[in-house]
Amino acid sequence: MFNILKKSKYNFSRAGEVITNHGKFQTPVFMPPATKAAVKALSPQDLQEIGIEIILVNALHLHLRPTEELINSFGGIHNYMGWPKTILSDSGGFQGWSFSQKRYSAKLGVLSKVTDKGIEFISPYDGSKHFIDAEKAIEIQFKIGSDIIMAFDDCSPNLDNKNYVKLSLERTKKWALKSLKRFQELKKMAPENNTLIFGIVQGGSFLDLRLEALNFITSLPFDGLALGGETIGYDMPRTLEILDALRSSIPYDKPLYTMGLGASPYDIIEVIKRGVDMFDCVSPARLARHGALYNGRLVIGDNSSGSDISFESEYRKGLLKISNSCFAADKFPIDHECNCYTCQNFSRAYLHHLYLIKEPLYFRLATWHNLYFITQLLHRLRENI
RNA sequence: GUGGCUAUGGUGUAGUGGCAGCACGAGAGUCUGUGGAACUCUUAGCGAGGGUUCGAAUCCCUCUAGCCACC
Repeated sequence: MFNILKKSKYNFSRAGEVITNHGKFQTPVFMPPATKAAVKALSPQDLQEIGIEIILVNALHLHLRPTEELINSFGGIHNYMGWPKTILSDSGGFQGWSFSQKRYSAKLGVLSKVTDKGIEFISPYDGSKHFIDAEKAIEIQFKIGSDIIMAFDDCSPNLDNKNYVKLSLERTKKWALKSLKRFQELKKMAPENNTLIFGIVQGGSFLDLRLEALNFITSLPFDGLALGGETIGYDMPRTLEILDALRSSIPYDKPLYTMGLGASPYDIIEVIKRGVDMFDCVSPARLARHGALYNGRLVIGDNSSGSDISFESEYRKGLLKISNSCFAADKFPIDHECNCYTCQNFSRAYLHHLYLIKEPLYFRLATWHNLYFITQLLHRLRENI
């Protein structure tokens, strides 16, 4: 299921492939979120032309609407949404945190509440109440026919409150055991099924808690390992410290996934150097929709250190803001070196115009570019491992 | 030609003698296991000239421009 094909002499990066129920994908890989069974603005055909090999859906969102039963009645999520390649599903643990930041109404309060037993959710669609525990989260993911299932976890916020993070970690550990148990029961009933399950390491920004979490999760027979929590990706310096601190204890033979990381080429390069194989992030697509388009290039040094791969751009954070008035008559493509459909056919001026009039075509062309840009970046990085 | 009405940021407007506000627009920014959302910051105005007054977008006069009616 996970084959390492090539490894760097200079750092922890490696190129590999993961084999799933729906073919294989090359690592390191960026997985665009299709949370509600759609990558916003793009069709499955678009995604395949871009070179996407794996996407991510969300168990909680799909449970609320259209429900796992409905998806199951279509023969599973692949048939339902017309995507033939690999699908990884998130368990809904993240929404235990993210929904707690959103209020439904003054009377019903916030959309989620975490307890030791599981997570209580209020549907943002109709205010109805739902409860999800580890068993339920795994059942939903199995029912929709996910290729890679994520354990149910309690996503820790990026806070200094160590007591809380410790408590939260205990939940994640307990839920990891329950997730795995339910997964094994369900898999026993479908012997030819090659569905994989990944465990999630929490521990917030605390290195000792992270190490404890890692040791616990790696003691269990998960197929892959994920680092989760608000800190990962959001606080990049701390994310890198965590990866460095865990490095010697991370098993080499399992894919490593940093959840929610991938907003910037700079971030991606740094975590790949530290051995990360998989990541997902809403940012490339959301930034595109909000007018921020990737521009820049990899700079690959030719000395022997191997660590001098970097990214450079004339724009801050490698993001060109297409709304900026300086692009109103700009005849160039978003990025001169990009071979994507958008850059091959459309000018910055036209995209600027489409953005200002909120034309749906803008969302497609912009999202296409950003996902292609990240995917190409990974191709280049893989070649240079 | 005569009479009347009107004139406030780019646009639309509030302000009847006492700190010129609001909305949209424009300019820029935030966004990380989805928020096509939301928010933050910035910008920019009393048609022109004169008078009254401690003080004028506001009252008076002239001019200019627009609209309406009449000849």
